[in-house]
Amino acid sequence: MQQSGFPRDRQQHQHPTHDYDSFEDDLYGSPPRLDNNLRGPQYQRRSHEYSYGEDLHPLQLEMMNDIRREESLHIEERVYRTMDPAPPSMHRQYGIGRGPPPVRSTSFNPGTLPSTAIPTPLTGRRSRSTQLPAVHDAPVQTSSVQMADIEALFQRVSLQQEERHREQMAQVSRQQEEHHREQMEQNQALHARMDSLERRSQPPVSVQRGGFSGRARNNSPEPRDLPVADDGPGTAGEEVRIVDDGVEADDESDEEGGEGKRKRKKKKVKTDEGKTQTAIQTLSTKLFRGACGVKGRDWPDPDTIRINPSTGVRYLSPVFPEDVNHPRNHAICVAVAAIVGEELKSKKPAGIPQTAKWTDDLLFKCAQNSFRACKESWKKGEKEENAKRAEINERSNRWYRRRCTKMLHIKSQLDAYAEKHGLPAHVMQHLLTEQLLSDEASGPEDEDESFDAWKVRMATAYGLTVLTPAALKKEQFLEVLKCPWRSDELSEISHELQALYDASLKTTASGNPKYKRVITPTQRTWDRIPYVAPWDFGISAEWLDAQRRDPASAPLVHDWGKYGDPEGFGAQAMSADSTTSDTRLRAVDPQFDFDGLSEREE
DNA sequence: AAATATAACGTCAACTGACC
DNA sequence: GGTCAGTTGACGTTATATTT
Repeated sequence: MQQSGFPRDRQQHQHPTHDYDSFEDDLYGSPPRLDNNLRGPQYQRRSHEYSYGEDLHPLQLEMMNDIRREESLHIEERVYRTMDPAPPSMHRQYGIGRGPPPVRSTSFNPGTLPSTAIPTPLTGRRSRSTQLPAVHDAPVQTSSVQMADIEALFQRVSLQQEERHREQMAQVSRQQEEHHREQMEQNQALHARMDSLERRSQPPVSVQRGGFSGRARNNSPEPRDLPVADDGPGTAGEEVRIVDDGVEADDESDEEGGEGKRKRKKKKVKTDEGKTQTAIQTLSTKLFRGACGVKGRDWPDPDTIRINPSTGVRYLSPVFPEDVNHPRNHAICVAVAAIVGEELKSKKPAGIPQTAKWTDDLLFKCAQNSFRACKESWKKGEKEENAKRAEINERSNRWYRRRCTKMLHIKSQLDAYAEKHGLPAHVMQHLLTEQLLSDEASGPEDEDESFDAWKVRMATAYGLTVLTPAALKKEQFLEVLKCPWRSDELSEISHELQALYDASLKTTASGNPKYKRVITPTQRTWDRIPYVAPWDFGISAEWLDAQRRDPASAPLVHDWGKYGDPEGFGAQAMSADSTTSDTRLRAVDPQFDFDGLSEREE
């Protein structure tokens, strides 16, 4: 697969050889990079199409230069040229410098020329006047240059066609996308059903009671720390996974001989080489942003000319609506690769050993990855919808991280809790996971309440009496969200463990915890359904009943309430017979019988 | 011409590490 | 310790190239 760990390694050495001079194509208004949707023969682009060389007509070159001067784009080109320390091999590889003859896909063909050389707008075709540079409107030259003009006209016609096609295809693509999304939503339930059937066709799973597994996707950050049976089969070894232990193993035996599309999820130990590559990637993105003069998501319009005040050099401006192979983006990647190369040569930044080796190809790929990473950040700032999605994603991530940290804290108090309540310590080890902890919000998380108002509310709930802004400035709160699925008993345990941890902190030099945890009187609830089913005693019976009646939730709680209780808790509270219960957490099984659901209502 | 393989992306979410 | 931006792996999609 991707041996080097770089997602794009399979792209091999087939970079389109846009070069710095490809900016001339921008000048011509050429759509230098074609969408995937535009890969018909008429749009086929050859590696040399967007570079021009010595065999262009001198007047064409002259015109290009004139335009370049007029458009001030020479500044940009100068930036790229001055940034180009690429060795000859890089030039060959990436097409920097003079390339093969400039043959466009829409290459000059007298047979297809319009009957007139006068550049009139074509019927039914959108004018590109705002995008086409003046060269297209240049007056008819003498006969010695008419061919160049004709070619320019032809290019213009071709480009109009290309643009029109692109727009049409983009529209079709958008419609298809929407349709696809709708279908996906409609079919989600069906997919779950099919998954269920597929899984059921597998041999019976010999999961020990309490086998810990997740849903189709491994969502646990700590696969190795998951509770495992002391003597259970299939739990030892390097590749401990939580994904449907038994089921997945069977899947693999069936599938790995085939196309092997579902790869076994291994915890990979990074080699030194891998670490170096990661460090170079990090450096690349840092320098990419540096060369662009952008931090965060505030990517400016690519047409805005920005100059680095300290160096006087124009900042690079990627064209994010286009992809990485757009000539300008390509040139930026080449330039950034060169900058990274220089940086690596002049001084080895942290994390990159003196003996580190790299290739121009690697640096280029890193620069491409950096482009994509930056494009992601651009996207987040670009559209409200994207920003919203990103915000939700970030919040989920933040909460997930908090739960992980909380779990880490709680773990240190399990023995103390067991001792305090006379419970078996080994049961405590398998009582909770990150999934079974409540989420904690560090702000209002919705638009109806300001952060300050939220803070006052938290302070009040916490019992603080001085609520002035000055007094609250230093305070930080976490609003503990209610888990509707959790029983009071399990919530109590979780809260007590947290309290034990907080108490333990007060005895150390690190002092009080940063946050004050608040459970408000009108406790906010959060409807995340854990991937892991708690023991029965930890489930809110009313909630579970309600979920089972909800087709959307029913698959997620399919196995909830089926595992009984561990020793010392719930129904087993008075029993000392640990053999009747398992000490491991049970997994949620996404299996769901749609046919049976309606009849089987409980 | 149909089937298959491959390139070149894109998306998602778990995870990492730098910075505050 | 907490947050945020970035990385990474898995997987999906589409068009093109090659094989049958």
